Amino acid sequence: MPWPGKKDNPAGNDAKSAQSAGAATPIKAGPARPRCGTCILRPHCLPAGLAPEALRKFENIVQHSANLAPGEHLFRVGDKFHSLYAVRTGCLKTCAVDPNGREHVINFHFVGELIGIDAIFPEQHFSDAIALVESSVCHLPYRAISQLAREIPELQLQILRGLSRHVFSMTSISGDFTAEERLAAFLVMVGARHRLAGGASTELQLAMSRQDIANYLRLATETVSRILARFQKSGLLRANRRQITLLNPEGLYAIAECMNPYSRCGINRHRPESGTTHR
Amino acid sequence: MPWPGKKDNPAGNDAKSAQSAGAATPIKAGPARPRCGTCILRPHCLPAGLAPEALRKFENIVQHSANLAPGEHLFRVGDKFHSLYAVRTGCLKTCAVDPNGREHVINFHFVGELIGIDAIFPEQHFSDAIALVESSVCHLPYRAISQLAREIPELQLQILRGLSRHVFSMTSISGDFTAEERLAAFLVMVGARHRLAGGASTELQLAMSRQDIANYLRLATETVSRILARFQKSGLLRANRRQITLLNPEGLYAIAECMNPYSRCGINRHRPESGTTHR
DNA sequence: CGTCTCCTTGACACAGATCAATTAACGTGG
DNA sequence: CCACGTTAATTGATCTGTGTCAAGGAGACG
Repeated sequence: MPWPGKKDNPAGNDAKSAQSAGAATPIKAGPARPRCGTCILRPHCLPAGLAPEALRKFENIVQHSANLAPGEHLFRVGDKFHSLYAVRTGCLKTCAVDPNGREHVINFHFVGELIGIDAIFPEQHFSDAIALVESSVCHLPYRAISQLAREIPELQLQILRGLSRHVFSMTSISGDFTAEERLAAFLVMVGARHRLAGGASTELQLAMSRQDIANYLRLATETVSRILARFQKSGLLRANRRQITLLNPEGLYAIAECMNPYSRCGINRHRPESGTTHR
Repeated sequence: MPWPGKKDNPAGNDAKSAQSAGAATPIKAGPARPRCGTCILRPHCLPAGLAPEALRKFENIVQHSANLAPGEHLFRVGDKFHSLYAVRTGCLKTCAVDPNGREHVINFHFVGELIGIDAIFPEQHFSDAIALVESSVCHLPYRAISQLAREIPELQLQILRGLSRHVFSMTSISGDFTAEERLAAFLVMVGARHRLAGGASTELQLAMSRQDIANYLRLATETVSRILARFQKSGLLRANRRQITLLNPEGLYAIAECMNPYSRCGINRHRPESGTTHR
């Protein structure tokens, strides 16, 4: 675990990491270089589309992290920024507790997504990044990556695209939508991520608790539960704790459609019949 | 009480001069090259900190826009993306109408801020950018700028910082806060922007309507009005339509503090650092 | 087989939305 | 300069979507 940002728990309050210590074995640390070239995520990650030579240079910079146990921190509020991270396996949340004691989940980070973008500017992390399940990330040392981006135009464009996509996706959930709409959109999004990572898009194994979902969607956990129950009653899905089966993805999508930026200019992929009106 | 950037329009009734000036009149158009070197915004804009030679190259790429009259579009949903914009004078909003007919104000863009970041990834605009008052922007042709960023390391870092700051600032308003907190934070933010652009930070001339503020803060316009009245009653400010006088900025700040990322790690006052209390 | 933690469900409360009416500014044209 | 229409802003009365409080279930795990 050569890279900082996750200096070992000084306070030792990552109790969980100790508990599942068996799982926290560093993944082929040391000399083994990451092989982005053979990573199934590459098409969705920064090195997408890099030429062989460029890819090699990129691989020389990237570092694999040790595995993160559920509940373990990747970085904490106050940590100095020096690296971006790309999720390789698992899922993390970034969150912060405000002075009034409320926890806000700023984002979930799925496989292939970047973590730490908001820390470039202040050069310091203002959120905690916490693994929700056993996870691993790639370290992208900021100095080196931005330096390399100057040599490799395609990499630079990829980075800018990545940051832009991050902004793009944030605009949806930050809008004014009902609880149903936000939760439906959340499930649709998780389904899409599952598919993207090669899984089934109708059988979702959520990585996060109801509490986390609620804090992300600006809801109470009870509301998340209730709306899931409502969705279940109307045959949209079947929910058993964190196991969600989407029975009627199109129906969910119809509810969430108003949050899809693409639906704003006729690019709409899905074309669900305009049957059910909610609200 | 000058609106930032209005310095050369003193006696001024902004709206009227805008109208009479004619929306299509290019500002010092034609051969006159933008002079970032003498722009008072430079410290807060992309070319901040560029060496003279780099600055010259940058100026050769940037294009000034024609002035935008209030209500005029800079771009529209569906437009192809080819340029970022930096606000030179005035204020714009980006917004979109969802399929249910609700308008969402995605962001306000004040002097010195970038517009269009979220369009890099999809290479297309998914929001409308509309001037709220007489405004002008600098065009930053994306191809040319990203190309130049490869030559000028400092520019590249500035761009990344700019995108990061954008993300950073979005995280606050997207959180779960009360209407009072969001409105207070909004006013504090506007005050800071005024100060940044050289104006008084307690005499605010809002560029946006109550409706726009409401759509931005996920509130009803009536709620915005009511909370302003409440603030006024408690002596925090004096509000007359779009003219806001902050009588007790510290009081407002106290309400908004929970939304300030910096208050999360003792950078700001308050915050008795009780070690790492993590749930 | 208790103890936990997470999740669900019900009853009730409230922040903020909605509906409705009034007032204040502004621009237009006479 | 004054009526006039139009739009923005305020204020009041009511309604409702979600939050809050409280009380179970139901797995997980030692």
